[in-house]
Amino acid sequence: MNKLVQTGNTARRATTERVQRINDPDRTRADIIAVATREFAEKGLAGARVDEIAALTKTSKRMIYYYFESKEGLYLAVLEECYRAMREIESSLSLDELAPFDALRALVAFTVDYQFSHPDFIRLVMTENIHRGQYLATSKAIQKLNVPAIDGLRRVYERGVASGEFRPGIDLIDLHMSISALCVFNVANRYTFSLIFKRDMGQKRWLNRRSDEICEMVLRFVKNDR
Amino acid sequence: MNKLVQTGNTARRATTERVQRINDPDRTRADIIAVATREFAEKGLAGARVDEIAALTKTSKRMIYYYFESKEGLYLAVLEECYRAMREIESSLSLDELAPFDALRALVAFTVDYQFSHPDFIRLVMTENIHRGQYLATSKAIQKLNVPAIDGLRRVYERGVASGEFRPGIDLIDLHMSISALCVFNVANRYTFSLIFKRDMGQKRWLNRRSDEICEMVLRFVKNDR
DNA sequence: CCGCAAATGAACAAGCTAGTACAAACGGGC
DNA sequence: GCCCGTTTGTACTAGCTTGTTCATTTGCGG
Repeated sequence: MNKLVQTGNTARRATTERVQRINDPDRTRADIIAVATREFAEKGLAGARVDEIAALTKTSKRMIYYYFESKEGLYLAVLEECYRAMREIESSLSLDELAPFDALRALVAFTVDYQFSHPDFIRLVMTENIHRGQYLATSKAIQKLNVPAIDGLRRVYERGVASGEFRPGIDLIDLHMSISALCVFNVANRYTFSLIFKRDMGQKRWLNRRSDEICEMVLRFVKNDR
Repeated sequence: MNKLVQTGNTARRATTERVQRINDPDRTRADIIAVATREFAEKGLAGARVDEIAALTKTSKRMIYYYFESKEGLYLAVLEECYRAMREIESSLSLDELAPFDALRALVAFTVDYQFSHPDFIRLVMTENIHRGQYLATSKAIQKLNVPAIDGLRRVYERGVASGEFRPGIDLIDLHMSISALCVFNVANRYTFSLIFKRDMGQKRWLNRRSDEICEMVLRFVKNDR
């Protein structure tokens, strides 16, 4: 007997109904952040409701304030986690074995795909920009994991220039911005653009064609046309 | 005597202090919408406060509900007006006298500039996308002024293809989307991107360089490289 | 000069929302 | 075994927010 049935952080003894608790602060925090991410991404900072987040959590509103102090505190934690996850994925891409054009194409195609399948992240960034970056500006965690973000791109570009395939003189941050801009738009402006131009930008088939187009644009931009 | 001093919709007789009213519903509506545009652009739909909008208006909260029925009604009116103004400006651009490359460059440079100096419009569109376009979808006014939006671009592109300067086969909506994406990003992601990559994207000098880069990217994309 | 649309202003109602107080107990590392 | 950090749960508060009500007045086209 004494079967332990996991229901999130708590487990019940089937026989006695007495609640057995498992202390796991990391998991509790992660659970809250996961739920809050969805809510903030869905409704923005002002539109999200702490009660709603609490209800969807395995724990209670008490714990939200226990760990994050305020709605804004929770929002910032969500934002930091979102950037951290982005960078982690980005840095896991290995492009060094591919020829410059193939590597750049892979990088762009990956970015398109990744952002499309993680709309929450982009929606959070949109929300933060509506707030003029005021919360991100207070974050210490963000300042650290910033510039290495374009290391992958840098290596590819430098190899391309060295081989003569890419034209030199392109500013890397500019290039990164152009790629980001083209990729982010698919998610960020999906609804208004779909409505006005009657394209379903949520379809995977559409995205694949769009991905090719974006790759083409980036590759033509860097291509050395002596 | 009897000097009329305009203070918005009302005018006072300096001598008697008696208030003389001027009935001008168009102007009242326009005033409310102008204030509401700033507020919604600044704080989003959920973050904006009707009381705040009313206070900044020349009229009262009563009139907001008199004309727009609800906060959402006002928001939709703001959104419609914002799109209408965008299209109006876009269609005022005359590119037909320029050679294809120059015309396209002018179109792109204009778009960069216009969006940069009208951030409210882009911020509203961001907000509407956070709401998954649900308000724009209910609008009848929007459905009408949509596709002609790319007529200017179409004419330029077709001339370029005819003269052999542009490569054929490019989808116009795709091209429009790419231009939009590159331009919108400057405004939409200005704060987070500036923070992470330590560039002040609010500076005019930066924008000019960025504008050149975007033009370059678009021109290289359409250029016929037989 | 009549009647309707436009406007005024302040106070109120009802519901919502972030955050707290209270009261109690458990888990696990040391 | 002790203690601190973790957890549970509810009820509450104080302030905010949308939208309404009431009581009135004015402008203006026909």
